[in-house]
Amino acid sequence: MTETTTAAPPRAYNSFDAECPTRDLLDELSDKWVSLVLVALLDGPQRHSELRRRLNGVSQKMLTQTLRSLERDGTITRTVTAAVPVRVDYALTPLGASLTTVVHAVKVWAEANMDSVALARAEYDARS
Amino acid sequence: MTETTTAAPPRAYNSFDAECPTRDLLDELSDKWVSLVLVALLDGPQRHSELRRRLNGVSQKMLTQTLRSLERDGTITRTVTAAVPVRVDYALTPLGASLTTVVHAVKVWAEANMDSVALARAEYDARS
DNA sequence: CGGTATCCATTCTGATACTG
DNA sequence: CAGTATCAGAATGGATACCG
Repeated sequence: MTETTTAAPPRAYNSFDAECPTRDLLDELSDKWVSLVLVALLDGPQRHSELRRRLNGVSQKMLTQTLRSLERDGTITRTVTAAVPVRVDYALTPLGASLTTVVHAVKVWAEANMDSVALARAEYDARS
Repeated sequence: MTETTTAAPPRAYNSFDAECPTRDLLDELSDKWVSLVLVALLDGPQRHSELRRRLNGVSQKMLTQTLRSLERDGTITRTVTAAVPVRVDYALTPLGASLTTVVHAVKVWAEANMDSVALARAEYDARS
């Protein structure tokens, strides 16, 4: 016996369903800063200021917001070291590392196919 | 001799650079509807109305906008068949198929790890 | 240094109405 | 069916100022 008769049926998650919680999760993960923060952390734990420099152009607000969201989801950890001034380090969790693998692929794809996309855009714009 | 002296240096694309065009491309691809449209098209060419049903909750405006953007980037094709009423089909290009592989992984990750994320969120919220 | 709070311009998005 | 145009409200994101 692997399940009781009263247990709710194991509902399959499916982002195509507007009501499925994975729809919102997919939406949250589909974010430029999420990708860049995670990929940056592949190089090891880093401080807020280091990430800020690395993610050229990100505002403090967006960086903090992104880090909080990822921390809440359990994909990164936030470690505070008492000092003056205080030191805060962010690092990938195993869950976050697995996510990073997939979002990294999107970044790599964009960099690898930028020329093809630029060409396609030029042709499309020339037509219209 | 592997390069000429007058050729522009082969600039490496890097999304961490705010000025790099891949930053904007990554931003465009990091979109819920982009992911869902591409993944839906894995099942073969589909009409606007079919996609609309499939992507539960998407407005016509957002769907058209997403399709146009993907078409311009060369990742999908738009085929119009003369008829009454007119028939329009969308399909993945080889370039789009390669992109779909990577964005599909993000959707799969979300569905596979929804429970872990929900648990992490509950713990985080309980703390604060 | 790391973060929060606030203000405000811009962008986004859904709803609605209309066209070929 | 597929798409465009428009408008109002929501959400986003940057700049700024301030705190521990």
